[in-house]
Formats: sequence, structure tokens, C-alpha cells
Amino acid sequence: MKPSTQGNNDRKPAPRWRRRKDTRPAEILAAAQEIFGERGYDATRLEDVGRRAGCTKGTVFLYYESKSELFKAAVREAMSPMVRDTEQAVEEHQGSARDLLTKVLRLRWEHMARTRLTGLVKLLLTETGKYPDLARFYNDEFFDRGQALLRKVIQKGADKGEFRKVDVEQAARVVVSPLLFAAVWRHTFEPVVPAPIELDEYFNTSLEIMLAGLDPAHVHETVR
Amino acid sequence: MKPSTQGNNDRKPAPRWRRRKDTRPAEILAAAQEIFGERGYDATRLEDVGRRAGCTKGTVFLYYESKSELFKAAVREAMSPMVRDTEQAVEEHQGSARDLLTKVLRLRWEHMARTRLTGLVKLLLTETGKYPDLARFYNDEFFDRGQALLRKVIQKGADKGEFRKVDVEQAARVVVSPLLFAAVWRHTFEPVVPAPIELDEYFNTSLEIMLAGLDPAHVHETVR
DNA sequence: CGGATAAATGACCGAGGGGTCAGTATATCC
DNA sequence: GGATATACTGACCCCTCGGTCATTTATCCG
Repeated sequence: MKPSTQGNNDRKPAPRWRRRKDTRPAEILAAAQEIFGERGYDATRLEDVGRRAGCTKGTVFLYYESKSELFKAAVREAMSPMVRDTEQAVEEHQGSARDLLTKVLRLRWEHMARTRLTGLVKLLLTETGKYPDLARFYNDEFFDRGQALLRKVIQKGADKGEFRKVDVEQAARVVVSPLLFAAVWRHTFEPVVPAPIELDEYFNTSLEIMLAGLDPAHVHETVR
Repeated sequence: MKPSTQGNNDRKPAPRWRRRKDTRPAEILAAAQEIFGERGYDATRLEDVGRRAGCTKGTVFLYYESKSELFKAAVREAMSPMVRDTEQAVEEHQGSARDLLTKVLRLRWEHMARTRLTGLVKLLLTETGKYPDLARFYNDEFFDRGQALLRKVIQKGADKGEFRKVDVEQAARVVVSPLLFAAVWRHTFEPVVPAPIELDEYFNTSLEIMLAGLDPAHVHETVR
């Protein structure tokens, strides 16, 4: 006798799959976030996403219209908490602009370093080049909001005399670039390079430089 | 009589193509640099490269082994001058470390902002993720050399007391990140966003912040 | 001029993968 | 324990694109 199932009950040969209309979307989304993050947009096969989510490609299409819609959903779900947390932090903050800037950058850093986000941030920065609608989506829904926040913080610091007078818009970009660089680095070069970045050292150094760079104590004329 | 050609000479019906064994490689390389830069690695069709170079896909393969070899050649040709110039600048420099750092960063900036390089730098940072050999190639042949140079400059400044004591390796990364961010930005988001970055403003602001950030005049303790 | 050489072509191959859908297995209801 | 509804499957379609190669055609040379 072929022991088709465990135990004495040979009536339920353990169904090959189950219906879970309500949990599927989340399962698929989680798998998509992982795999998109690991391999990038193009290299992600929907069949693999399905497999990791415990279903088939067909099921993926049952819940998401297309690859690019799935991607957007994955990004949205992963990034929203970060944006929300950061906006809240700015709103509630009492105290120096220095501390606030530190807090905001650190919050972003934590999110990016410790969640599935790393991979997705890198992705957005990079592979969206050939998909203008994805680029626009990311820019409008996330990047711009983040930058607006940073501009606000820097402007506030400048007004209170805690920061130098700088071009606020450009400074906001300068200040995030180390974070973005880290995201790109980790997912592009770290895997092929012997020595990994010491992440916390890197972040702390970048914060040091940024804070010192914005400090008004400076009276050097810097560039000609 | 069928007027096969212009004028009186009906013997040379304008050849459909010409032999140019010696100029083809360069033509193809130039086309490849442009198109890779515009569209990224995957989205680049060798047929399009051929067309822009004035030949067919078949001819491309006559001079380059494969797509990835063509890509490496394109990158090598585009990046070498920058690396060479920068290394030379460091070698020959007399004067303050501040000036040297400024010079090196500005040199890189000029190269990246004004040549076909922008597109390729962005590419390397991004799409190489799924092609480990390309990532390794770029890291070994270019990125590492550039970073070594920056470390040297920063170390020198620290030794002479012109810069603060910082984690040199991390600082070298922080200092380039605005440049890399700009490369990514221009090729990913600028096309889909109304207002472009004011490039020179951006660079100057970033230089300001970096130089001030490394200045030893600072006695704040910055981060806890 | 005409034959030899080889540069260039373009039709072709095959793998890969997004997207579809007829059929099948599971859940539910009576 | 059917009968019905539908979540899920997996084989299939078809297009794209890197890479190949027999054939075509420009050029060289005697």
C-alpha cells in the first residue's frame, strides 16, 4: 500500500493547494518586495514571485493586473511607513533643528538599512530609468515628499541661525545622497566586493560631515 | 532606360554600404555609449546600436564578442580619461589638501556632467546589480581607484591638520555620493520631472558642505 | 577587366518570460 | 452527499532579442 498520507486517515490526501482569497495579496506582495529587491525589476520573474508566495504565476495575475502594477503596489506598501513616520517626527518635534535633522536622517536610515526597503530604494533609483511612469510614480509619491520635509527642516534651522545660509533645495539633496548611495552600494557592489561597508560607521560619518557642513560657526569662504 | 542613378554616370549606383574595417569599432563604440547611457543595459538593443553606428547587428558582432564585452569596452573608453586626469592631478598637486580635494571633485564633476559619462556612470551604479561580472569590472577598474585617491587626499589633509580626524574610508564615500546621486538623478528623474536640477548650484553647495564638514575649526561634538 | 578576398548583411534560431484561459480542485451550501 | 461557485493551476501563445552563418557585395590587385 502506498502511504499516500500520514496516519490512518486516507481520505484527505492533503490538498495540493488551498483557497485563500484574502491572504493571497499580502503573501504575493511580500514575495514581490523580496525578489524585486534582490534582483531588480527586469530580472524578477513573476513565476518566481509566485513560487515564493506559494502559488503560481497565474495566481499572481489574478490579484495584480500586471508586473508594473505589482511593482508599484510593492513599493507603496514598503515606503509608506517611512514617509509617514518621518512626517510625523517633523510635525511633533520640539527642539533644535540640528536634532531634528539628525532624527529625520536617522529614521530614514533605519528604515532603509533594516527593512526590505533597501532593495526597493535602490531599484527605484536605478531601473526606473526606462519606465517613465514608474519614475514619475516614485518621484511624486515619495521622493518629493521626503525632499520637501528636508527643505523645511533645513530652512527652519537657517531661520533660527542654527545652520548656515545655504541653497536649501540643493542642500536637501546633498544631505540625502549618502543614504541613497548606501542603498545602491549594498545591492550592486557589496555582493561582489570582499569587504562590506561598515554600515553604522558610514552613517555616523556622513551625519557628522553634514552637520558640521551646515554649521554656521564656519566663516571660511569655501569655494571661489 | 531606367535612371538608376543621378547624372550621367550609371556605373556606380552608390554602394549600399562601404568597407571600413578600421573606423567601425570606434563608430560602434560611440553609438553604444550613447544608447547604453540613454536606455540602460537591458533596454539597449544591439540592433539599435548598429543602426546608429550606420551598420547592422551582424556587424556589431564582427567587432565585439558579445553585448557585455561591448558594454565593458564602452565604459572603459569613456572612463579612462577621467581616472587618468584625476590621478595626475593628485600626483602633481602642490598646496593645500582643501584645494586638492576641490580640484579632484571638480574634475570628476566636469567629466560626469559634460560627457557621455553621465549616462554610463548611472548605469554602472544601477543595472549592474544582476550582472556580477560587470559590477566587479567597474568596481575593480574604476570605482576603487577613485576611492583610493580620495582616501589619500583626505588622509593627507588630516595629517596636515587641514581636515578633522574622520573615518577616512567612510568620508571618501560620503564625499562622492553627491556626484553619484546627480548622475542617477539626471538620468532617472529629470526627464519626468518639471524642474531640472540647477547643476552648478548643486555642485557648489555640495562642495561647500563637504569642505565645511571636514574643517577642523569645528569643535562641536556632533553625534552622540 | 575579372577573379579573389573578406567586410557586411539579414534571415534565421532558440531561450526566456509576460500574459491568457480552459480546465481542475477546493470550498460551500443545501 | 451531491451540486454549485470559484480560487487556482499549468500548458500555451507569442513576441523580443542575443547571437549565428550562408550569402551578397564592395574593394583590392594582377
